[in-house]
Formats: sequence, C-alpha cells, structure tokens
Amino acid sequence: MKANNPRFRSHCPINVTQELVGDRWSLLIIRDILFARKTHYGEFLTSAERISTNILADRLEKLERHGILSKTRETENRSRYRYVLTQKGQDLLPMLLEMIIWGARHDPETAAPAEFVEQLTQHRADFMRQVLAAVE
Amino acid sequence: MKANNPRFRSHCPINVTQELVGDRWSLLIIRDILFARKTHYGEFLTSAERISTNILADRLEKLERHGILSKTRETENRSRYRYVLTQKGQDLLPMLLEMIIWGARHDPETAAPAEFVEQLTQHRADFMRQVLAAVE
DNA sequence: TAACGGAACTTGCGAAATACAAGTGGCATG
DNA sequence: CATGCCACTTGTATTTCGCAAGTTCCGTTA
Repeated sequence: MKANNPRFRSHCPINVTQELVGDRWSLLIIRDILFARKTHYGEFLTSAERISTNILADRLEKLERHGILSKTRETENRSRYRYVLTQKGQDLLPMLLEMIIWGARHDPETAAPAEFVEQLTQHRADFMRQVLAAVE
Repeated sequence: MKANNPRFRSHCPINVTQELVGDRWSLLIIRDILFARKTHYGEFLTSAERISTNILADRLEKLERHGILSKTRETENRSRYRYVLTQKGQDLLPMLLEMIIWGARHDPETAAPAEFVEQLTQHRADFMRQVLAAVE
C-alpha cells in the first residue's frame, strides 16, 4: 500500500534525503558497503554499532525497495545473497564524505585517521573514484 | 548524567554525525536557520513538516547541549529567545548541500528549483558564503 | 496593578519504532 | 540424511514519537 506510494512529509530535498536514509542504521549499512566492502547479511551484523537482525532485515528491504541497493543470489553458493549499491546508492558518497569530515573535526575521540580525512579532502575526486571502483 | 558524557555506539565519524544530527528533526531545524533564516521557537513550529512542540523543545536543548546552536535572550523583547548556529553548526552546511543535491536528483517531485540546485553545484563556494553571511 | 496576550515551553497518554532473545527455513557438504 | 551455515522471522519488553492540552514567563494595555 505505501510500498509503491511513499508519502513524504514534504518534498524539500533535505527532508526527502532524511526520510529515505536518515534513520539510525541505513547510512551505516551503506558505509559498510562502500568503505569496508561488505556485501553479505552476516557481515553487516558484525559492525561495531551492533545492529539487531530484525532491524537489519527491515532496512535492507527498505533500501532495496527505494532503489538504493539491489540484492542478488550468488552463483557459487545459492543460499547466499549479495547486496550491492545502485547508482542512486553510490550517489550518496559525497554526503558520506561530508559526514566523515564533520564527524572527524568535531569528535575529539574520532576513529578517523588524520591522513584518511586529509586524503578525501585534498583529493576528493580521486578518492571517490577509488572507493567506487572497489565496490564494482 | 549522560549530558556531559555522551557515549557513542562507535567513534566512526559517520556514526557520530548520525547520532548527533541524524534524528528525524535536527537537520530540518538547521535547514530552517540556514535557508529560511528562522531564529525563533514559534517559527520552527510553522515549517511544512509540522514538528510537534515537545520534540522541538527537546531537539533545541540537545543541539544547544552539543554546541551546534546557541540560545540567547533578545534584548528588545526579553520574553523571546534567539537561536543561532555556532561554528560547529555552520560546518554542517556542506553536508546539507549534498543532501539537497541527492534529494533533488532522486525525487521526481522535488520542491527544489533547478536553478537553485545549479547555483549550489556550479558556484558552491560563493553560494556557501552567501548563505552564511545571511545568518550572521 | 490587574487583566490580557503571546512566546516558549511542559505534561500526559496512546501509537509506533527499537532492542534483545529465540526460533525457522533454504541450501550445501560429508 | 544429518549437520551447519546463512538469511531471515517472531515475540516481547523498552524506548521514542506524535498529538492535545496545560503552564510559565514576560511585556503591554487599561
């Protein structure tokens, strides 16, 4: 019912982005795909923030339904699924980079290595190409 | 108790940013300050997404506690408060711009005028200066 | 100085989202 | 055909959220 007809609080682009990926978990899943090259359900469960399994299932379904990622069976092991970002999902990378920059700057205990942040601020285009090349 | 000692799920910068401003409302408040030049409690209540008053009070307190905005009494009318962004809050602008770009690109019903999006993509530095100059 | 009004919250309660623990079903391997 | 791994699903307690109504502080008007 609401699957094919999502109603947004407003069509302000900030609000739409917030509603689609602004929950507590979606961006962490996308982060794992982009920066940790995770592709399987079980891998997402092992991240430091400890997502619970029912929430993970729900978010993966939601992200797939919104065209942000796609799910395919593996050919080698047909009991396994592979989650990969669509173009729409990859387009979130610039926003994630800004989140990294802000979080690293304002969290005194940040886990982001300074050279990593420097790399993505000084050579952003190259950095993005590298990240996206790695998830193909 | 938790006021002075926030414990994050992790110190991944993406996660920290998500935990500080990734709830359903905080970024809309910051958007209103930056792009609609709102500064008063009552103005935030009138935005299209209809935040409820107890949630607004909670978010303003939280954003102030985390140093993202500051609250001052007005000198003219001392029953009124003024909410303004700190440097830390202003530093969220680049992320908001990426949210605008993504939301505008992927929402077919986006409310963002094409020329507005073009302006902030083609002349980002100037655009940011203008926005920040207006909230001083 | 007492009444009024507006701005900024606070309180109460039902509804929804989330966390945690346990259980289920499909597929490959021995 | 038993075992195990992987990807979920189910149940339930806790937390957060949304909506409506009430309260407090302060300046204004009479």
